[in-house]
Amino acid sequence: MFIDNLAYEASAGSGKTFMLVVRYLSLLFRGAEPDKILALTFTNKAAHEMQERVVVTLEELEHRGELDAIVKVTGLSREELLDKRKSILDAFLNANTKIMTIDKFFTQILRKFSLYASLMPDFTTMSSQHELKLLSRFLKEVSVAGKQDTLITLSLESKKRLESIFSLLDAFYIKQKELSSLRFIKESPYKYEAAAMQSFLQLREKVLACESASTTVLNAVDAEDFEALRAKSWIGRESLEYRTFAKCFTPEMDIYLTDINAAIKSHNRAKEQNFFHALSELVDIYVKAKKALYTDDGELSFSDVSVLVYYLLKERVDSEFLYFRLDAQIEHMLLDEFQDTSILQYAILKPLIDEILSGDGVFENGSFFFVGDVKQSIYRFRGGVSALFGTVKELHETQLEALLTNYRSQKEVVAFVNETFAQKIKNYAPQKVKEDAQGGYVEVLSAETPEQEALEQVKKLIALGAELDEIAILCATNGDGEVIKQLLQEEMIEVVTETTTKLINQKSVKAVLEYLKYLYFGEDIYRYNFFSLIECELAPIKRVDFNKVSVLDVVKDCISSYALFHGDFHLIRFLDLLRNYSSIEALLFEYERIDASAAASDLRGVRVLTIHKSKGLEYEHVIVMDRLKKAPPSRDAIIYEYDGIHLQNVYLRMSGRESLDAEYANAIDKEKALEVEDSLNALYVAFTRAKENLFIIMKPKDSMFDKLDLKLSSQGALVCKRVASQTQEHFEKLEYKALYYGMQSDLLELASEQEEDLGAINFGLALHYMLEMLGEFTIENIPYAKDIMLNKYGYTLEASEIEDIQNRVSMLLNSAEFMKLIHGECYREKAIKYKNNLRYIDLLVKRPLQEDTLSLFSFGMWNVIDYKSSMAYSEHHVKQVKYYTKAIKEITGDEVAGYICYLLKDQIKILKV
DNA sequence: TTCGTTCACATTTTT
DNA sequence: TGTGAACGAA
Repeated sequence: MFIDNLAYEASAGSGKTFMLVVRYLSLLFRGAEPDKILALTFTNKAAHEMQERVVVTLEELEHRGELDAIVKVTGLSREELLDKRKSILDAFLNANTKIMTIDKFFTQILRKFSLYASLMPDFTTMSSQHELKLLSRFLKEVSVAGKQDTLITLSLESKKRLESIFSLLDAFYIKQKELSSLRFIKESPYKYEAAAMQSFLQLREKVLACESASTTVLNAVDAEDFEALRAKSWIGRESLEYRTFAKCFTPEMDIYLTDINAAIKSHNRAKEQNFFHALSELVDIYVKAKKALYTDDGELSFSDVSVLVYYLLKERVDSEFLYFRLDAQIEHMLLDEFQDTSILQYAILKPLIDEILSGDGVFENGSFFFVGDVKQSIYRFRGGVSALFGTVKELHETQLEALLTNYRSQKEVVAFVNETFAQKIKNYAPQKVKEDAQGGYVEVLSAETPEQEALEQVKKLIALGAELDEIAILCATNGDGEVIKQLLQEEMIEVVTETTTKLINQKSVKAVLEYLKYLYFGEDIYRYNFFSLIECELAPIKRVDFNKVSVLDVVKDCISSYALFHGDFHLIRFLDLLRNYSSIEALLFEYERIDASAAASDLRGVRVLTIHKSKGLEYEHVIVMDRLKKAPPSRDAIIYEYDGIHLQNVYLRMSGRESLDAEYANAIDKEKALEVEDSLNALYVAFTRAKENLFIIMKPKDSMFDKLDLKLSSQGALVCKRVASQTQEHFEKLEYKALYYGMQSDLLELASEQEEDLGAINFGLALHYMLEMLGEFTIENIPYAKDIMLNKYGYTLEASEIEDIQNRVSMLLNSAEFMKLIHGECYREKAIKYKNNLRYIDLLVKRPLQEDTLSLFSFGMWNVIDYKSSMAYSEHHVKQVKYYTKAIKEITGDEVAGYICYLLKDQIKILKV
């Protein structure tokens, strides 16, 4: 049965996306128009995934599990659904669908109404703004408003640097609406200072009068001024009758103490109120500066967009009008990851939800649906308020259902997670295991150096045949990720991290940027960089006039003239991004701020990422690594005290204040409890990423797992499923490409990083080139190949080196062993694309079938041959050739042998790997 | 032995 | 800004 107003409490792996897709398709099958369904997610990735799932599910409907679920929800029969499928798919593909991120949705609204907010509709959004520009603008506005004093006092009073004031301003700016109900009263703190000092001096006199006073107690009452008094550790005690004061204590002293405490408490309060008062005043100026800046540049941050949309809806246009102006009226709303929604975001959506659910007028058939899991709310620091989940459910009288079966993980993983969190997370409902999930492995290890242990586990998994892409190392910080990445790379294990997945770090994108830099700046270095990145011979580049051609056209031209595009999705994304840049200057000076990421699926290697980034992802094998460094203390200057979703009060953090001020102490306790909840949730997220195998690596001391009371143990059996179906697919990916130069340059450059000198690199390049140009492997071809080689490399080589190269080549051709190996069809400098890595093989020989053998098994045979001019780094060479042979083997399914052919000065040495 | 004070030390998560 | 070790005194 279809429920109009429904929410799912969806634990990790419980099929949240499945249910979203079922809901979405059910709406379509029930006759809803695709452009009237708004589906909001938090990440672009999730939005894309959902869009894809909708299409794929429709295409393969008869084989999908979703089908039965849709039958149940809609009450339509399978046959009816399958009949309608085609027309629904067509309608979906042709519609202006609204599956997108919540930020994108707000941006769209703002664009439509930009003129109401004095903005041009072509504004751009950036995750980070020009901090410096904003700062100088802000300072200018401060002085225009004559509020320098306020700023200075704020800075001095709080002993804070301007930049941290800036982040407080931003926080207040985003919470403007919530803060509007609070009043901050200015009050001079000096009278409290005086009162405290007066009582203190009387107290001190008493102590000084005491003959048996210890040095400790004398030190305890030694304070020059109010600040020194405040720093005393006995402040906040209920009584002075304790060790330090014991010898001189009189009940009278406690009266002074009470007075001092009260005065300091009031002083703190006054200081806090003044601070917030000043901050509020400055926020107005901050907003002004921001406005000025984005009216000039048309550049907004994500929070600007939300704030503007909020006020737009509140003050400028009513929601009915908004409905008219959106492309189509929204009748259905689906919200993903609802526990991460911020108050501001909900405040914007609320009128829409009310409208949909009101049931009158045009929205008779409207529906509301959201999914989320408060156990996975880890974005409080970004404004997410998980209490929204329950409150919104109550407020809109939404029916709540729990999804309790875990479809992601194996039995052992689910059991471990249940066991671990049952007593730790409030109202934890144990997950059920899916029927066919009887395996799985969980191991809790302890290690002084978690990163070393993580490395060991990765090696173990690889040895057991785990796919590299299916191993994920989750860590607490990006810094920790960097450490483990280095370690893995030293062991020649490929790694994919956030930085490697950044779009502007992709080789092809980098190359294009160098190309543009050359065109713009004209510095030769950029031209060299460009050709080295695309692995081509240096050539002139024709300059262009950016006043006459668009950046986009220049880039397109570059891609086509240098044939940069071979199924490279990075470049497509890059082209897409380029549309946001109006001029070449805007691009070249700001491209570093592009934080679009490359498609991770195109990259190969062990995934190294933070727990936060892992949210929503899953891997066969997960290693959760303890934080390598000490956890930092919580140090947000402002404490926001919430009651459910209502901001009750704000406090300014001051050390020692909790012993004086009960209200403050209460707020701090709440805050701490929320922090603990956050970190528990983060661990829950981390553990539930694992499908098959989960490893937890703890430090013996100060572990972030301490609060879970884990015991060193292992349960289940460690098995790595081999993914067998891949061979076929890879065969398609075998690509032969005719390239005539520079193929080995990247590998030789690798060697150069290990401090091989430039001469040796050129020597190696020349030798490779000559071998490639040889054509047939006959002595007669030597002079010809030498000439071509000299044309290209002659100027960098000494006469003796030229002779050396020629000598080595003729030795090779005279080597009987080598001639035997190359008997067959030879491919030189062959590019192979394997697991999305482009590699070059010096010589690939297809052996002829032995026709005279009466063998029943006729299989192909290949020889992979790699030339080297020295024995240096031979360990690395072996790995390289092994990789090639493995690739060819997997691609062809034939037997493959790998050889390294060392062309040394005085002999030819052939090594079988 | 135990309690109190001081000093050195280490330092996030991101649409 | 908080925390743990080291030191100091009762």
